[in-house]
Amino acid sequence: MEAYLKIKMNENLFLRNPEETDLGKKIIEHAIILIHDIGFEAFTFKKLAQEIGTTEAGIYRYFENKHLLLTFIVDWYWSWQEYRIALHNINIVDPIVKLKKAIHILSETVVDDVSTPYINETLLYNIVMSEGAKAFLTRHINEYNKAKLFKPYKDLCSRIADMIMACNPNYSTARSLATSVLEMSHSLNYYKKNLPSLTDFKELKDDTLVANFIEQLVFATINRN
Amino acid sequence: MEAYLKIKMNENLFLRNPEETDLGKKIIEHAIILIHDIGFEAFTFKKLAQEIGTTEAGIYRYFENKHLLLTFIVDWYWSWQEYRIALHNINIVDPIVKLKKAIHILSETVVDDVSTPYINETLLYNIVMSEGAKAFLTRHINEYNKAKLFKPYKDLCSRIADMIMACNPNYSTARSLATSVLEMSHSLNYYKKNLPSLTDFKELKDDTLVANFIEQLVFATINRN
DNA sequence: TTTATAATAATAGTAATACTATCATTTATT
DNA sequence: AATAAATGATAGTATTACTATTATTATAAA
Repeated sequence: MEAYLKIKMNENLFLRNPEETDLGKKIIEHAIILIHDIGFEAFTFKKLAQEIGTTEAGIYRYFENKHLLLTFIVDWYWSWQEYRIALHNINIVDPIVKLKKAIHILSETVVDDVSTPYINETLLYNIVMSEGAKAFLTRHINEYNKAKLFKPYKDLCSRIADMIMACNPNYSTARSLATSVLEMSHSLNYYKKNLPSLTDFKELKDDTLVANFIEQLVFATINRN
Repeated sequence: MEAYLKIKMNENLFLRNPEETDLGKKIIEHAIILIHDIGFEAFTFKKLAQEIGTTEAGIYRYFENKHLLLTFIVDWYWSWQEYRIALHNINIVDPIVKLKKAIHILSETVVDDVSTPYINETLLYNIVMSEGAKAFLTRHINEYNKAKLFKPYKDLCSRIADMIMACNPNYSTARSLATSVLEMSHSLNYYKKNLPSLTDFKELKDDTLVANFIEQLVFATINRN
């Protein structure tokens, strides 16, 4: 059996849905590779067009600008993480086990998901770690928020908050804690890699260090109340 | 008595020290105002030059590019926060009170510091909240790190980590927790303002909500071990 | 007080970026 | 076979992120 994962994306992200044409899929695939390789600032539609043998104007037919393309792939990433968490929690009853699993999924390096042919999740994970915040830190935040462009992140935050509440219904700031988990899971990995003195983690290859730190922090916090 | 605060800045940040000339001070003063008004992406040296009645080339004599100017003011901000924390902790002995005070200083809205004539701390606080991460999320992170451009942030992180250790010498991941405190203090305030559903804080004006959340999280975490 | 020197102003120029517009051609659909 | 939709090719524009040059003014040393 071969099964493919298709995530429905918000229509406000694009002018033409990239997941419905060959060119569109190529745009997503190579945008991820190129942003990963040269960084979001240096990334331009012209360079991307050259990579995939089309023209700048061709890409502009799909995306209004490069920031919305970044938002598209970041949104995709958060939706995919929510899906993964749901998948891994099937048949698990204990809310503590569920929450721990979610924390580990969010904080540990991902491997490529074969059910998504034109998306390399390992590269995408690295992009979100080092550029993901830029999707939120925009002057257009209100406009984007009205257009529901942050829904995947908010949905994931809600899901984590629900898990927290399931562990302790009396804990009153579950959303803030959920948001903190999401932020820490990437920023601590980014610092571990780039500015390790901001963390306590010397074993670069040990993937569980950040996850264990967050796990311990979360359970200490919610069991206090 | 009139006393002025002067923070010594890393020489790798600039070509000519802006704090030593009138034009330089104007550059800093109006860069903060302009970045606050239009955002870092829309901010250009040309616009800044127009604001202060000089030319683009004039500003390039002080700063190599706008990213280094941002790094300058962000570095200044973190140095200033470290100074404030030190100041407010004078004569306090209890490490718990010290740490709590630091958390509140970091998480609550700042008021303008009159001992720094050409820097508006309130605007600067807002810039660091909404653009500060961009100083760290750069392709040049290794190069910048070697040039010690992240020293103010790292120093502050160390100081908070020391405070955590003073509260509980057995807690093993004080640096990661300190970094998390710094990140949360801004990101939660940013979300509280812009995407409040990612937090639990509805009272926009209540400044202690984020601080109390972090305080509770930190002490629960370090008292667990 | 002249002289050197350092800082600034004025102007010009360039390659790259972030788009928009037009029209011809290919591919898919009815 | 006709029609529409998607793509390719090309051109053009305003702005950005710089660099370079030369003239002018302010400051400080001789």
